[in-house]
Amino acid sequence: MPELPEVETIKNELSPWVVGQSFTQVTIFDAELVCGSSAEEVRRGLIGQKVESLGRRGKYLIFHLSNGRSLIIHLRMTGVLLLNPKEVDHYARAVFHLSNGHRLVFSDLRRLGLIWLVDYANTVVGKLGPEPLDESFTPGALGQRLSRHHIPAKAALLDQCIVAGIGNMYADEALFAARIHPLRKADALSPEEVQTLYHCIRRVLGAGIGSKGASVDTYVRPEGELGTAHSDFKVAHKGGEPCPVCGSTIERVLVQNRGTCFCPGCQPFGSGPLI
DNA sequence: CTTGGGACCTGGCTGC
DNA sequence: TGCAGCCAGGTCCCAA
Repeated sequence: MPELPEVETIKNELSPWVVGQSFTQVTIFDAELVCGSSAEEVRRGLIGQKVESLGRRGKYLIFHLSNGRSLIIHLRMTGVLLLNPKEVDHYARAVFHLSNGHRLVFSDLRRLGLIWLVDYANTVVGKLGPEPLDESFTPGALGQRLSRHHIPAKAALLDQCIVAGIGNMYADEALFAARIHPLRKADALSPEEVQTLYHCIRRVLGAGIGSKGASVDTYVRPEGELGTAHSDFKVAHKGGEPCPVCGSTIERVLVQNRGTCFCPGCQPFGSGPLI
């Protein structure tokens, strides 16, 4: 599941191949892939355009084009971007041919991924909350946003308007690292807990990027290699296993209909932060 | 307005 | 062995 560290890795590894190149041919197999315009409009709008730079906002990958417009890709659950794959299988939703002869294939087993071609990137990503790894993101900013929501802390971390880029895996890892029970209300966290959570969010996401993302499901990097971030996970996807810190059995509950793993020993509902 | 729950999508897994 | 039914989760949409 591509979250911030996975999309950041894709951006970093794709950039050397894509930046400075133009689209020479675009094939969209699945019209449902395109959001806000027709597949033909996207195809015509891309051909001949040069990629000035690659960016990321939350879980969105942004191709900044030479005419000022933006191609935006969201991989959702199972989308992958593959560089020169050996074969274009039936999960391929679109193929982008580049002026250096390479081709980029958008493949998506569950067909939930989306692309946009827009004049202004903000029409798609404008509603997102702050980037958790930006210098401008502070504990105070996080606290102010959390204090406005009477919802479980886990649900708050998944809300892209509160903080951008955190998904199910890294939300569980950040809450575990901060020793905060996922059902604690966001507006009930103490300033100390918010401060701890802030640092844990940044540490967990930073480590994820350092390990090139987590290949727990279909995620692979553009050249086909796996990420290894999942080998550092303490609780995510580990319901029923012993906690690596205290040995308690990791519990799995549903929060906002999302599978949520936490350690009842390290994250008791009534606990405060220990750091 | 805020919050919570369901829909969307499809391969893999479980259980009968 | 076969197959129905459930599960995974990012985001949008609707109802309370």
